[in-house]
Amino acid sequence: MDSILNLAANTQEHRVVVGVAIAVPLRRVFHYLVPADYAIEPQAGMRVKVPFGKSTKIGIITECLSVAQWEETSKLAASTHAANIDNQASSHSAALLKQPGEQQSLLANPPAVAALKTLLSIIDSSPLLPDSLLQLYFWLEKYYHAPPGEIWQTLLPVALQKGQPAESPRESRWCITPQGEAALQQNRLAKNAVKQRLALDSLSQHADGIAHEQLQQHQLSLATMKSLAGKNWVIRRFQQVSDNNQNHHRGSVIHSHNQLDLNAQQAAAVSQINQSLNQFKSFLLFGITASGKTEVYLQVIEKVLASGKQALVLVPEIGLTPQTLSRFQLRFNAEILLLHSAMTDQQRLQNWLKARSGQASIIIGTRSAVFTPLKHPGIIILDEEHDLSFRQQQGFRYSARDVALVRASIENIPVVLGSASPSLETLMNVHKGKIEAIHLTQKAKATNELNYRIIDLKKQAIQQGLSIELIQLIKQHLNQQGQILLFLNRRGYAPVLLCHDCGWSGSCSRCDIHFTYHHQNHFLQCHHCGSSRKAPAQCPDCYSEQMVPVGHGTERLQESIRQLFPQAKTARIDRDTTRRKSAMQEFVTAVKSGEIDILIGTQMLAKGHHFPDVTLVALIDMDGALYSADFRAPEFAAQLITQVSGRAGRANKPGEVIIQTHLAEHPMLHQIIFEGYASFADAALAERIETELPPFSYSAMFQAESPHLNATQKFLDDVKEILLRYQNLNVELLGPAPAIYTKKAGKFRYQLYLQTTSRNQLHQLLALTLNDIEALKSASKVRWRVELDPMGDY
DNA sequence: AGCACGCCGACT
DNA sequence: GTCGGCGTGCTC
Repeated sequence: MDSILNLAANTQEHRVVVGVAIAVPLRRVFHYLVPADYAIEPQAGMRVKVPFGKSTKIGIITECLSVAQWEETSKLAASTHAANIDNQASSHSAALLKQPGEQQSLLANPPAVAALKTLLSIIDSSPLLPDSLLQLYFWLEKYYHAPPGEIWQTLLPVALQKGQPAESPRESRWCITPQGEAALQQNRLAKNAVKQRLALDSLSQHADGIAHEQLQQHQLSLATMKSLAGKNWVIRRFQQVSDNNQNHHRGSVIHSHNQLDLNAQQAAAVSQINQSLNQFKSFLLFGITASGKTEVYLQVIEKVLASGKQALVLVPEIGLTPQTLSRFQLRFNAEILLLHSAMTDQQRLQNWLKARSGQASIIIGTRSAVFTPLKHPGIIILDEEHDLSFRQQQGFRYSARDVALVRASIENIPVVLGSASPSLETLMNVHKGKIEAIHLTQKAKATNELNYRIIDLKKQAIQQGLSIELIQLIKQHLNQQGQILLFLNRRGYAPVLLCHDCGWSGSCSRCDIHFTYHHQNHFLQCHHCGSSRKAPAQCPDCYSEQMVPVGHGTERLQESIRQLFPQAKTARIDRDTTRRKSAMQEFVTAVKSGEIDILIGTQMLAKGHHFPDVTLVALIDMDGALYSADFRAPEFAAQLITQVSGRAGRANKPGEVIIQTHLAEHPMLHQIIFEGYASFADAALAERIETELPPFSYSAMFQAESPHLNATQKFLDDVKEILLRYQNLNVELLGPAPAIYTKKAGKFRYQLYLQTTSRNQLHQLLALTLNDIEALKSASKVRWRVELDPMGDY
């Protein structure tokens, strides 16, 4: 009590102005006064309810100031707006944090104290997030130049954004009362009360009652329960889900089962990582397929758990999480939980809380799980680090890999990136000494060598998209009872449906790209915006009935294979066939049990799944990847080849990898096949140095879209004009230019690319200009964003 | 992003 | 006469 009185009396020192991040796309926080003598001392990281415009919103406190401090900053901001910004943001994601800090946000127009509104309430009695995550938030704000509200929207579970209390919910169960039991025995129910009788019956069979969430599964409705409760025949009992078992494993022995023997390289990797368990250090576990990376993770994690700490494991896709989960569960008896986007808001909140309280020992999740708070952080593991799904492509765009590196440095824990085909960014950091590479070059399990063969389509007769040579090989492997994987990164039947007589071809009016023809239900679909329509039987222009599908997608490939090998059992795995939740798992089981002879699929298939009986893998069409204008195309192609090759020959059967292309002489193909990914990557890095392309230069991209073409151009022209005011900064501007896909879902898309060799100057330029850019009149007429370290395909 | 204010077309 | 279209402007 005393302390509260003291603070209230000493208002000058008392921090009564809070900066609040609110979910609006504005690059600033809003400031509010704390009511006098408010019971809760405001702290950064607490949620607050505030009046905002004519409504009220929930926001998060990012800074707390005294009135004096506030007046000082507003004076400062007014006089030195847009001047004197010190060295912003750190040099590279792997670099150590610079003073992450509580620096106050720069304001263009700070209101006077008298003009500040007063907050309505402080929701949390303590900060939602540990200090390390607050620091991470400040880093994100500076590095990505994103609006604070948007960052919080990705940092916090939706349930918390909506204001739900940050505590485990009370579990409730419906139980029958003695009166209810008696009523049931004495048959005191009305004749027509069928449902009530049913309910009492079920409840009397469940001594512990039925959980509220499970009423439906027991065919019981809430209305029935309520009317029974009115008669006192049933009661809803609440109990707090126990938090007492927090850290139940701490100090106790972690049981681990099924440990595998390590080969010398794996053992060395484990001990190398184990040596840095109590400090920040980044590792690249560069291991060829089947070299046993996962076993290394498991043994390192075991050590982490044994010291009472938690492990955060990030994987690229939800499809891979059940698989990873079961492998972990077989090994540890500690609490392991999942965190991914397919879960309900309540499930996510529960798991988030369990991670924060330390109750869960291992957290496995997709990219957004990189923000999960941990009570006792021990290690971050990010598997398949090259995978593009670690980049968030909606809303606030970040790279979970880069964030993981920064987070590990803040938490002062090790981070392990794993891959058989690491990104050039990561390899550059290895060369710079920021990341320590650990190589696993031996296979952990005995497997036969792979035979690679490039089939040059130029010199081949092609039958339904397949070369005669490949058809022969498929026949051969089928005869030898080998399974076959065919990759084609194009779903649907054919990429174009064309009128043979007049040349009409269907294209999406909203996106300006061809409709893909889907044969099964005879419809045309735009693979950009998803819109679809019935495929015309007659040409809409000339009424000819000669509508021909041109090109091959997975659907057509499956049809061809069925015609060529009618006796073989085929399965197709792509977005169209795996829409159902359990579909993917069913396919995987079918393939593993040997029910499937030939598996046809898109890139979905390249990730993670182990099919031990596969002996032949073929990439049906590498042309697209090799001809692409994107300078990163060879890197992606090399990663794809490496990943796909990993699917073949993992058991005791010889494996073959076939690549079909018209560009058979492409040097990258030969390098990757005959010298391996590492050698390819060295050459590619040398080339990027020479051409000053990323990762040897740093980039940002302004992207704008609008239904009006000239609005997007006007905005980006204005942006360029503002950027050009700082020509002392060494940042090159390219554009504005149309995006690769100029039109999507009825909106025109343009972009302005910034490139520089000085990351610092790039950050300075953005920090100096974004306020003005945001205030542009033309900005309000388009949707726009700025993306750091963009990766092509916009 | 919301949300209100504002100034012009077809409806009871 | 007004319901409502979405352009414009603002949010501590």
